[in-house]
Amino acid sequence: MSEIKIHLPDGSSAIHESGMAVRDILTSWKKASLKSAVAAKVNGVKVDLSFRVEKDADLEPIEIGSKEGLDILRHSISHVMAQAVQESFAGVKVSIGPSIEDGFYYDFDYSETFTLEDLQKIEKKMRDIVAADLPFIRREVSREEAVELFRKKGESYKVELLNDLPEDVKEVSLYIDGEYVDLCRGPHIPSTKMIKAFKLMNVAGAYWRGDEKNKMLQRIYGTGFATEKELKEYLNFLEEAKKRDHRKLGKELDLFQVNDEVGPGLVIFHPKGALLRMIIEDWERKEHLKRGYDIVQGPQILRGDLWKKSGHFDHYREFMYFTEVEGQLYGIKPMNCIAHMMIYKSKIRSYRDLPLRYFELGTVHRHEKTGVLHGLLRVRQFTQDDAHILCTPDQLNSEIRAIADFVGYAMKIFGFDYEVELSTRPEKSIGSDEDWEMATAALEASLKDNRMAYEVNVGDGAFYGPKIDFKLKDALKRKWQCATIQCDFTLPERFDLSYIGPDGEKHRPVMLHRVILGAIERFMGVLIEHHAGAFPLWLSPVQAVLMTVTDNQIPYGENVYLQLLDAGVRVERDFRNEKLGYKIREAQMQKVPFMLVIGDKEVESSRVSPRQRDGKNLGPMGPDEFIALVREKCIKYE
RNA sequence: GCCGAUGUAGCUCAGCCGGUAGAGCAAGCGAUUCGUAAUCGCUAGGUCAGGAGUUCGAAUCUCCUCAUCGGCUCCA
Repeated sequence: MSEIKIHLPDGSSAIHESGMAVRDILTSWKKASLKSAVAAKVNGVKVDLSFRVEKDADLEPIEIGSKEGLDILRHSISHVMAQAVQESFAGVKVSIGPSIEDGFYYDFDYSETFTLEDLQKIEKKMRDIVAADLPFIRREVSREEAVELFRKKGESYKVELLNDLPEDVKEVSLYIDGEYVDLCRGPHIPSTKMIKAFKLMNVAGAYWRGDEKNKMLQRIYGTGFATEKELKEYLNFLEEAKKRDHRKLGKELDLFQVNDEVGPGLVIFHPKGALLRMIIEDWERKEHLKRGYDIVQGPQILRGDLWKKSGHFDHYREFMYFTEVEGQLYGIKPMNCIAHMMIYKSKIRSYRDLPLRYFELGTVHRHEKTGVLHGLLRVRQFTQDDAHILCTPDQLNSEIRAIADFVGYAMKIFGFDYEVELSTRPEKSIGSDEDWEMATAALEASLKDNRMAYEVNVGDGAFYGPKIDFKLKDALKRKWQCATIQCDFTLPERFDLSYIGPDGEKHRPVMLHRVILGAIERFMGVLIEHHAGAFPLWLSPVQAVLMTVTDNQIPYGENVYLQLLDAGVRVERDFRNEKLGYKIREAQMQKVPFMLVIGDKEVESSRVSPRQRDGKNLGPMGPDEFIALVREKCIKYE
């Protein structure tokens, strides 16, 4: 028997017999390491603890507390769930069951629908399996053998998966725990006993292989953690997130409504919501003018022919609303670009005019499928902070960089973290290969120049060009695309845009589509959740509520009210005949940043006593002093 | 669009196996004038999402439509 040399993560090495199991090597290294290890990496490849090491190797345990460890744990729990489902319900076919960001799921094909009571039953069964301490045993078999096995079991989805494997795959691995066999790459935890904390969350429909042409399966979502404590923390997080839901807060803070009678996906902004929106839009206009944009405004409906010319009629029609006026077809705009093109075309342009940056808070309509609508985050009418930049190919890079800077600045002001993605050519698209390559390269180059970390999203571009997407997260950690930069060589071509170059010849400009906050509605939704409705002072629709202790202070209160209004403070009065505590509670629940208390003392000294939303009392001060305080904070975007 | 769940007063919700609706908060009125998260009392409020059916009788059972929620697919 030959000897092998194992390098361990602490820098030490050990000599063992070839063929020794990872479990035993780890035990002889550090006994304790086996308690928390769910699997291991041998030369960087994830393996089970039962894996036998044949040659010299680097060995590293995968801890249950690590991200990779948690993934493996959850994946194993999904197997246990599938096992429990099969043992509890006859005729269930399994398909796939991976771990995901916050847990795991498994998709089943079953004639009956799973109910919430069924989930409890499944959970109970799972606990039995966990208690039985069943080892996960890996078996490698030939592809044919696996096909035969699953065919016999009637597991047609597994057979389909096997048949679709690349031809050079000759062997596949199975994992067996108790009676249950699953096709799986692994690795898995050594035994079901290692599962300490899990919970099944909900059932939902999901298409087989994510394709809407395929059969819809039933997906059971669950989550699992290394410890009960972490599971509890996660469940608490979900509770907290629910409280932050912008749809709930939108109602509580009286910001907006989405009403059946009006139509799905159509938002009505109430006074406070409209005010918040106005504050954001004012900020936008100011920042765009600062950066050399021109503010423009296009019409809401444009002739059908124009949409045919732009390619929207062929590629975007299913999302568009149309109307007929005097026998002419008109399309309600789903995007703002067309009018901006017409502005460019309104006269001859010189290279000296470029870049031209047209900005519009443009309201668009898109016929989104009913099932995707979601509060403010996915609607059918929305307003984009949209701009189209027409420039020479040489200017492309610096323009993209300037936009990326702008996005970074905006995210800092509003306090968001974000992720960046580069999306490439989709199947359904227009334009030449060269243009797509050039556009994609330009976007990528500017990301690299700016040293921005990004992921590539293959085939996720717009139909007219590739794009850079900036994604924000909502309270439930769902990612929402807000800012985006899209490079477009096609529309300038279709609309025959040109400029006269230094050589006196006509040239074709390049167009960038871009938004900074994206859709104002969506951005507001994410903003509400981000702040849990407690907006910073500069964004708060109501910055202060004046409240009298008794009716005696009303005349003075009216005076202060006018003074604050005149100074531009967004202030409300609560002069009702209620106790102070009641008024404070109400303002507190409305998350108003300042409550200005007026009692006899304040009247006598011509002052107000501000109480902050966090409960801190600032002590009496003159109204002008309070005005100065508000102004100072707003300038600093606090 | 697809799968599943849900839809009762302005809001949050109760209403078991069918016998024509109830609570708290909010609202209106009255009392109280009370200094940092809820003063007390009274009053009013609903074609039980909409439509059709079963039944002597439907919020409750069946079907259809609409909307919402959780996902899938798609997207700002």
